[in-house]
Order: sequence, then C-alpha cells, then structure tokens
Amino acid sequence: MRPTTKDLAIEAGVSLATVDRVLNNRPGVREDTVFKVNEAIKKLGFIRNVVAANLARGKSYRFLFLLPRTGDEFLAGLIARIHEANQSFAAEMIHADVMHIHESDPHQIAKVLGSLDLDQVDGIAIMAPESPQVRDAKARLIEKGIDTVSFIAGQIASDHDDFVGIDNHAAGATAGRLMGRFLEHSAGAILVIAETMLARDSLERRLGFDEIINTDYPNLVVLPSLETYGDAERTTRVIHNSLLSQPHIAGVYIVSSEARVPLEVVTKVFTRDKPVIIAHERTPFTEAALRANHVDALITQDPGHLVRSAIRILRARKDRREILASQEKIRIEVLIKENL
Amino acid sequence: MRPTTKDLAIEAGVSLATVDRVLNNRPGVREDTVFKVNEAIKKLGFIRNVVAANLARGKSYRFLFLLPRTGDEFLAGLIARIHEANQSFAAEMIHADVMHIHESDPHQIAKVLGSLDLDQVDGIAIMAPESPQVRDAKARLIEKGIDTVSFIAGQIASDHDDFVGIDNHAAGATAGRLMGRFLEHSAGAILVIAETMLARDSLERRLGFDEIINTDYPNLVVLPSLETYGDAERTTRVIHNSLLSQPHIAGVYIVSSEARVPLEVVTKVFTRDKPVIIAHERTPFTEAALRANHVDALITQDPGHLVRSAIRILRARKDRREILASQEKIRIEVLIKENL
DNA sequence: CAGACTTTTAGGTACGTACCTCAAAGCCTG
DNA sequence: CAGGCTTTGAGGTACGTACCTAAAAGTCTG
Repeated sequence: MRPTTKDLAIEAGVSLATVDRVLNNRPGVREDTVFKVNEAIKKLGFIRNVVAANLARGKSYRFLFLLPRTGDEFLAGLIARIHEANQSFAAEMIHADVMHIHESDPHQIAKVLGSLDLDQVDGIAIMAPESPQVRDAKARLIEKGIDTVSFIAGQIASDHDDFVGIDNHAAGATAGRLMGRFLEHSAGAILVIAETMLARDSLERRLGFDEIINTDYPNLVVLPSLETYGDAERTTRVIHNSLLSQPHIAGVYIVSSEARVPLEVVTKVFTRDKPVIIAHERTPFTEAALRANHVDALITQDPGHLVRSAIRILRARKDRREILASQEKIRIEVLIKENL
Repeated sequence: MRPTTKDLAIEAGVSLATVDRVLNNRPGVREDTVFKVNEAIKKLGFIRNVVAANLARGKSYRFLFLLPRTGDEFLAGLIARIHEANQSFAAEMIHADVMHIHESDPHQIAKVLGSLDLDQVDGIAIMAPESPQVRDAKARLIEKGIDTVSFIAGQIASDHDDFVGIDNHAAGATAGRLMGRFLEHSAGAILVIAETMLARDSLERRLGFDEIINTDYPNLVVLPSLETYGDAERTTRVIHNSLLSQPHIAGVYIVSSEARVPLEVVTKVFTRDKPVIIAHERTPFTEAALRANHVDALITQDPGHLVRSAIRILRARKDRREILASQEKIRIEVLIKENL
C-alpha cells in the first residue's frame, strides 16, 4: 500500500496537522520540522493522492478555449474534440468551454482576456497570433493566478506560457521534402496557396518549405504565395493569373490549415497533368481528397491530441505538477492514402 | 455543481442506500424503483465520480505487460515508456509491471498466464504471437475477471480483448507507397529484410508492401524476404548472396521492428549508389540513421502512446467504462528527417 | 390476517486529504 | 518568571462514494 499522510506523521514524529502544514506550504512550522517531514517524504516515497486531495478541496477545473470566430473544417474539428474531451475528463472534474474571438483584432482579444470572471476560469488556451496587447493581457492574468497556453498559433512561449502545437517551420520543411522527393525527376514551378500570409504559422511553413526546395531541389521553383482570403472565386482568379506567366505547375502546396476552398479550386483547375498536391490538416474534405487521389500527402497535427494536451498542461500548472513532456509533444504527422 | 448521489436520492424519492444498490447492481430493488432511479440519473445528468468511488473502494490498479525476453532498442524503448507511465499514472493509483516471456513458446506463455496470482493483477497486456494455447489461457483469465489486451503483436481481437497497435498491413502499404513514389522514375529490385518471417506482423507488412508495389509500380520488383535472425554476419552473407543474382538494388525495406542490425549491415554494404531505405520504428539508432541520411523514411508507432493506451483500456475495462476510441487509435506515423 | 419474505430506510464508518479551531507546549524578551 | 509570541498537537468536519447493519415498511402466501 502506498504511504499516506498518517504514515508520514508517524515517520516524521509529528502530528497530522504539521504534515498538512508542510505539504500545503502553510506557515507556522519551524525549519527543522519542515526538514524532518521532507525527509520522511523521501524515505517513504510518499506521493500525494491528488485525487483525494481534489475531492477534499471540492476542486474542479474550468478551462477556456479562445478560438477564432471564423473558420472552416479544421476549426469545427477542434471544437468537436473539445466537446469530446469534456466527456472523458468529466470523471476528473474538468470542464472546458469555448469562446470565440476575432483572432485578427488584438485589442478585442485583450479586452476579452481582461473582462473574464477570474472565479469562473482556472486556465485559458488561446489560439491567436502573438501581439503586444495579448501578451500584456496574458501577463496580467498570470499575475492573478490564471494560467495560459498558446494554442496552435502564437508560439512564443514564456516561462508561464507553454505552446501547444507543432513547429510550423518543420512542418513546412516536411512538406518541402515530400514535394521534392515526389518530383525528383521533374522540373517546374510550385504554387503556394495560403488564406493569408499575415498569419505567422503560414509564414513559417512557407519558410521551412522554401528552405528545403531551394537547397536540395534546384529543378523546382517556388512561386510567390497566392492569398485566397477564403474566397473560391478570388482563388480561381489568382491561380489563373499565375498560370499565364508560369504554364507548367509541377506542384501545389496549400499552406493554410483550412484547405477546403483552395483544394476545391485546385482540383477543378488542374484536371489533367495533375501536379503533386500537398496540404495541411486532416478534415472530412482533405481526407476524402486523399482517398480520391486529389491530394498526394497531408501534413497534419492531431486535434484531439492538441485539445487534451492543452487541458493536461493547464491542469498540471494549476496543481503545480510537472508534465510528462514526451506525452505533450505534438507530432507533425504525414498522411498518405495508405496510413489514413 | 455536478449532481451527487444525494441529489439522485432526493430526485428519485428514495434513500441513498437504494441509489447505491441501483448504481452498483446490487440485488434487492424492485424493478420500478430501479426505473425511477435511472430516470433521475437521466434527468439530472448524473455522472458517477469515479475518483471518489475508487477512493471509497480503496481500489488500485495493477497491470502487467508481458513482453518478449529478447529484443533490442524497440523493446528497451517500450520498457522505458512503461516506467515513465508509472510515474504519471501513480496519482490515479495505477501501477504497471513488466514480465518477460519467450514469445515464440506458446506453451510457456500459457503456463505463465495460468500461474499468475489473480489477486495481484487487474489486467494484462500481452505482446506475443497469436496461438491456440495463448488464446485459451486468455479465455480462462477473462472468465476469472482479468482483462487482457493484445499488445502490438497478435492482433486478433475478440469481444474481451482489444488490440493495441497498428494495422501492419497498412503500415507495409505505407512503406510501399513511399518506396514507390521515391523511385518513381527508376527501375530495379527491392530487398526486403526481416528478422524472421514467422512473425505475423512482418508477414502482414510484407503483404501490404507488395500489394502497393505490384499494383502501382511495375518498374520495381520486390525480392523474396531475407531473414537475419538478429545476426549481423548472417545478414551480410544473405545480402551479398542476393546481390549476386540481382545486381541493381533500388530500394531496401527493413520489415522488422528491431532495425538496428539490418540497418547497420545495409549501410555498410551499399556505400555508393545508395538505394532508398525504409525501416520501421523510431529508436536512437534509426533516428540517428535518419538524421545521417542513411535512411529515407521510418514508419513508426509511438511507444509511449502504445503503453498509455493499453493502460487506459485496461482500466476502462476494469471500471466497465467506455473508452474514447479516437484517443486509443494508434497512428501509423511517417518520419522523415524534417519531422523527427 | 399472521407469518414469511422482500424491499427500503436510516444511520453509521471508511477511503486520503484539506482545512478549521482550540488548546497545549515551547521559546524568547525584558 | 510573567507575558507574549511562535510552533505543534488533537480533534473535528467535509468532499462523493462504497459498503455495512438493524430496523421499518411493504408485499405475498396460505
């Protein structure tokens, strides 16, 4: 049986109350008594029963996910995973809510962060680009004891702010390597399509992609990024414009996490002489496209893992516990038709 | 606040004791009373606080991993992850032990399974090929209330026996597709190297691999599998033999989970005109080989995930709880240098 | 409708920890 | 060594559930 606080008290030769004071950093214990108790903890290998402690505290965890207001399938998938996570974490008294923000308006985000009822929230996962306003608002929250994690976007991590997501530079490089290898004996241009290049993650992916192609695949030329703003018509137009000056497109790299619109257009535009197409994230649409051979590979991150990882990290912070780093590392996955 | 058993009792108009009997399927409750309580559960959305229940029961979980006695880096990684998992699951009163078996001796495995102290174990994860003896031994354990999962190998799942691991046919197909695409404009033979083709997982990987190559890449010929029996000298010899009749090797597929020995030999044998090499599993050695460009891609499964998943499934079975299927699906990962 | 049986109630204790109060013991200072 | 301070002890209650007992209430059978 695992040692309990009672065993600790006996071992250290003190009362339960003193053990309790030491364990919970309560004042009024002489230094040498603290030492004795800590020795006993080591000797017995005492591990606090977090579960019983939380029960006694009547503690529950309420976390908040701040997600963009606009989005498509990837966002919908994230939200679905949050609801799913609520079910499996319910047994541990953890609940997560979703609140939507205008991700491109730092002032509004800062305002939302500032106006949260601090008694209602134990931790926040924020999916928004890094900005001074948001950073300041986060710092104020941390001062008040609310932990935050940067979720998927805005990956500048500080001591008090973990980043939950992939290394987008590496993700772009992965796409680049696959593109290069799939086109080893061809020559031509590569179309890069993004919703907007203002997003930091798209930028980093593009940088990683270019690095690989430019270094190792001189047979390929990466064209300037086309921006779609989520609009199918505009996407069609910019692609056709691009084709005027660059008739042979060997590959298409869709940088954005929301790939549906660009992918639909690309599938329509290139009916024969199909280029190699690589996109990001697994959604019902990209998955179907992969099965139908419209896409050659997907670079993805597991949304369920992202959500659970954010929750586990926020809870560990609240409990002042260490996390199991290997479990929280979000993998850059490569999906082809065969390992869907 | 979440409703408790007390709230349930009030809502159903019965006493706590009756609620308790219904919740724990104890006898002595009239059918219509059971119905009333169940209605109250639905109405209030009652979720049993598993944590408090386990505390009251004084329950803890002891699981056992039966792993092969012989192995190399992949096995070592698994064991390390089990120890790691013990730390993070300690708070939930879960402990996992490792016991080694001769995986190729079904009688010995069955004997071990039969001689376990059933009061000391709540569930078992077995990494061993499927065999009638083992299947029978498992069935007897299940009768006695000990849950089992098939771990990585032996993937015939029954109602009472989940499989934790990847679809090896799909994993082989994934390797095949990558091999094919990496060699799109080349022609030549592909060497397939396995520790032994007696292992079901190696067989299935090979089948999946062949299916893709034979269907979609007529430029490539897959050679008969070479068996290494984990011996470097023998491996060198069989590869050289193979080269006599088949001088141009375009690709090498190392099927086994333990890739170190074959990979070392292959790296030495093919110093120039290096073929495309694909292997399985991430270990210190294969990871270094990938970084050093000795390997082109790795098809892997996350050992940490495997271990934690097995533990979560065994615990859920013990608690008669549903699992979150999406979390327990083990992914076939594709690793290249860029997404390590 | 009495007796036997089943179902239900009421109350308790326990799990391991948190947190509270009150009293006792120890220590220092003047 | 009295008065004030700090430290420690002893005891309690609580969290939500499990499991136990004794007795009350309800139902059935002959």
